[in-house]
Amino acid sequence: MEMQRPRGTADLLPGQVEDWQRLEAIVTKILSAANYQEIRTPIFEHTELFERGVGDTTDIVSKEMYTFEDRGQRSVTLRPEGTAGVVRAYVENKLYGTGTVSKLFYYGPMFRYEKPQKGRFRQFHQYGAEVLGSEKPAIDAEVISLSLRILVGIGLKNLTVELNSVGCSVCRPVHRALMVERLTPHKDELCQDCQNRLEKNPLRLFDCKNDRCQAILRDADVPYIVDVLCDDCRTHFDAVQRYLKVMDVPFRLEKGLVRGLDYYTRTAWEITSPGFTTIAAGGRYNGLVEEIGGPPTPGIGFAGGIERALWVLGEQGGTLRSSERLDAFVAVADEGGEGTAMVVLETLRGRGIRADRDYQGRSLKSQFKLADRLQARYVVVIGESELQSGKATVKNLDDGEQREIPFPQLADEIEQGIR
RNA sequence: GUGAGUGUGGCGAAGGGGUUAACGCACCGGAUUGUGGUUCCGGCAUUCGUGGGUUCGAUUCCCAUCACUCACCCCA
Repeated sequence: MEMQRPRGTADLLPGQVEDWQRLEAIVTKILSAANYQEIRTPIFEHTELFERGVGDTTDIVSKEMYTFEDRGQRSVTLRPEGTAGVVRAYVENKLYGTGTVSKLFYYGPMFRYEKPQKGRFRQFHQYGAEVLGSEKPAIDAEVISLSLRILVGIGLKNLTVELNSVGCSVCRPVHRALMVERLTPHKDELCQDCQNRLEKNPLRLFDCKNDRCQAILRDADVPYIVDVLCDDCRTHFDAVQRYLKVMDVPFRLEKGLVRGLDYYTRTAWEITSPGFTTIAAGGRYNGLVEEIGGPPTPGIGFAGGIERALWVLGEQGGTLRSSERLDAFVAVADEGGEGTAMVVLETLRGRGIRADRDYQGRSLKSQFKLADRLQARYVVVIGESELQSGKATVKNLDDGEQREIPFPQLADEIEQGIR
């Protein structure tokens, strides 16, 4: 039987890889300009890190983790997201000891045991940024701005930043209790999913697409959390919005927005484009560092899906690829030209000129066809007669002009021609 | 995890229980002597995801399995 790749994984073929490289270059450039530095953490971590960090009631931890026992009977897990690992590294390496704000970014594969569909894989890739050590609303605004700037930089259109605040350890429990109190009497009327949500994460009720559930929510007069924030959260959130406006970062208040991970506090946002799922998302996580064993340290970050960004880009007709032409194609006219052709190739390549030849024994005519397909600028023909005259036959495929150039000047001429 | 659909050459796609599995694109070769496009000619699936079953006979029917797609859950 033919070998197949594991479900939900993908091969990145030549051509696609170029998009990825360019995307990563854009991310690096934008984040570097804001003084963020790259960090690389392991692709797998102790299972406990995610159970504690991401939260064991979340779907990610409860049913989507790639967890294994290694040969030392330790339970390890392929990381399902990037934040937990970065925060762990921050704590373990005592980066908080620098006394400054840590601004970090990363790329890499993430793993979630899910049923694959469009824009959803078991191994997928994210870029992301994390800022540890500041709870200033201004940093929220900076991070949100950057998360959008990257997508714009990649070339995506019709982007929307959906913004919300999900409160903190002070106001969220109060709101949660209120929801449970008002909705429990109507529990039986809710859809099965919402009944579960009521127990696990009542905030999610706002996400339900079921009209009946939404009606019940209205009738029960259940407030959105953003409308009942404690004073500190209110003040913080107002400031974030104020800065965003000043910075001219467009956003839309989305009171029903909830993020899936337990660690989010206060600011939460998602970036979407009509007709697609979320492309990037982020939020503040003020309790996470402490949860993982570090000193109380506020944090905020976001992650973007590389496959998703590239998918949307492709659907919108964009690409990061530029047509890569071949500078010179060396055509071998006969056996006698073989050796010299190799010498010429070495010379051209040594100068950084992109050059190639045929290795399948094609006829000269076919070699020209191949050169045409590779969009070569020049074809250098080498055979017995060229060796006799000491001049290579060089044809410019763009204008069809053909000349004889002495071998010693060949590389110079081509170098000039491709500029 | 739940529900539904799909699976034919590199790609797109027709077909249908029975001697040689359409077609298009791509690809390869040729159209007299060492040259690209177009056109023309020729070539290119012992085989219809995989395994099993029904049958005289299956790629066409059934079952299983794998993969993909869509919706839900959830999410980047």
